[in-house]
Amino acid sequence: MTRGSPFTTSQNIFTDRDVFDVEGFQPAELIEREDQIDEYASALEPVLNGWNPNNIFIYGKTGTGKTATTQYLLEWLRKDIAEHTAEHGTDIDLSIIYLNCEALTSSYQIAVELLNELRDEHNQVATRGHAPSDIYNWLFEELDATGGVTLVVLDEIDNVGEDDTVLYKLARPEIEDATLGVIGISNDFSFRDELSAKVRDSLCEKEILFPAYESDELREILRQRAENGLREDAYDNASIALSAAYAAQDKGSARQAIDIMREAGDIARREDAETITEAHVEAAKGIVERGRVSEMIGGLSPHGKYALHALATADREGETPIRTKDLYEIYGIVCDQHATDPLSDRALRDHLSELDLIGLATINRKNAGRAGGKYKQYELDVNAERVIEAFATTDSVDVSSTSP
DNA sequence: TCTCCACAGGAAACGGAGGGGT
DNA sequence: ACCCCTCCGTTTCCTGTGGAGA
Repeated sequence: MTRGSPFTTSQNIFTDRDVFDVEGFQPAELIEREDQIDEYASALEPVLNGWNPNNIFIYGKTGTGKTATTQYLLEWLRKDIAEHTAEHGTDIDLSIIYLNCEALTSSYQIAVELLNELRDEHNQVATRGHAPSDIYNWLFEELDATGGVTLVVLDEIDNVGEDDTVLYKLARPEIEDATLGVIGISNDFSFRDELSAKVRDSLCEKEILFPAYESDELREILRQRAENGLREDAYDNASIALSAAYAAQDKGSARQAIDIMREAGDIARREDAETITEAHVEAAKGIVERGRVSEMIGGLSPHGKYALHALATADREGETPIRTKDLYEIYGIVCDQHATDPLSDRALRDHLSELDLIGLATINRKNAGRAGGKYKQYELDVNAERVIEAFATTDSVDVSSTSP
């Protein structure tokens, strides 16, 4: 069937596939987020005069445009300040530090990372071993030395957890020769309520909500991408509408919608089709979903994986919803299969809460009354076959016996 | 109305890993 | 060499609790 090169080079679908790269591609114009942009911009405006900016807190689920909007506005801010300086001779010294806190789970880690961002690479600080007060003192020294206006963007800040000391410190910086603005970005709406009152008052001066996209908004976003990245006759309204509908139905995430569209384009390209059809979108949805599941599984600790495996097994046997006690037994068997000692039931409870938190499982609270007591029931939130499939295809779970 | 169960989940502490400064 | 720090997943211990049935 194949002759010559195995690569398909025909370009009957994409004109620019990079347009569908969610991470790397920033569209020239952000659409469907006008209100948020207005609000955001007015909160940042003082910076243009060299004044102290408002501290801003951004909320919204993944794929609602929080990060894209932030990058878009900061880009404009840089540009405007450069123009201002050229026109009026005013010299506003703006530094922007962008920090993704995804892998940073404590105040201490964030402070160290921030400090290292400010320092040059020959003067970095170790991630452990220092007294926290030292770190904060050095951090403020660096900020003072930098001078001007510094904007600190803390993306996925909800990872800090219980101890929000960094936020408290940043909200009341002990600096004299500089001003500091903090922009916090959070996926978690309840994060604000978990903050200590002191931090909440000073840090959440301006709060902007990014709601999930509606189906028609996703359609516009996809249309914009399609116009820039697809051949004119390679797509129609139906395939765009279906991609948007799937994404809206699930999480209302633009990322997901774009992923589905790109994947559908890839399938069509491989099939040498002229246009992206609804069948392509359908198939793409499955692939994107599968990718999401294995991505989530990849982020779990070994025992988190065993817990999920146990729940998927129970689901396949039709035993869900299943209460913790019964799940603990299955979990014991799974651990046995993996030649690992099971953890305590208390530890399993923590792992199961984690599964609920990231959306792989759902918890139902039950109370059977006088003799029955209170308990929880767990259900799998994703397709059990998808999970078991993912366990089989990823090497993230070591199915073979472990070496000593 | 009160009781009583089976578990939920908080608190503390551990231990072995990472790493300081003097 | 010594004593200091944080980190993470864990165990142990224990108190809290919602509502059906007595």
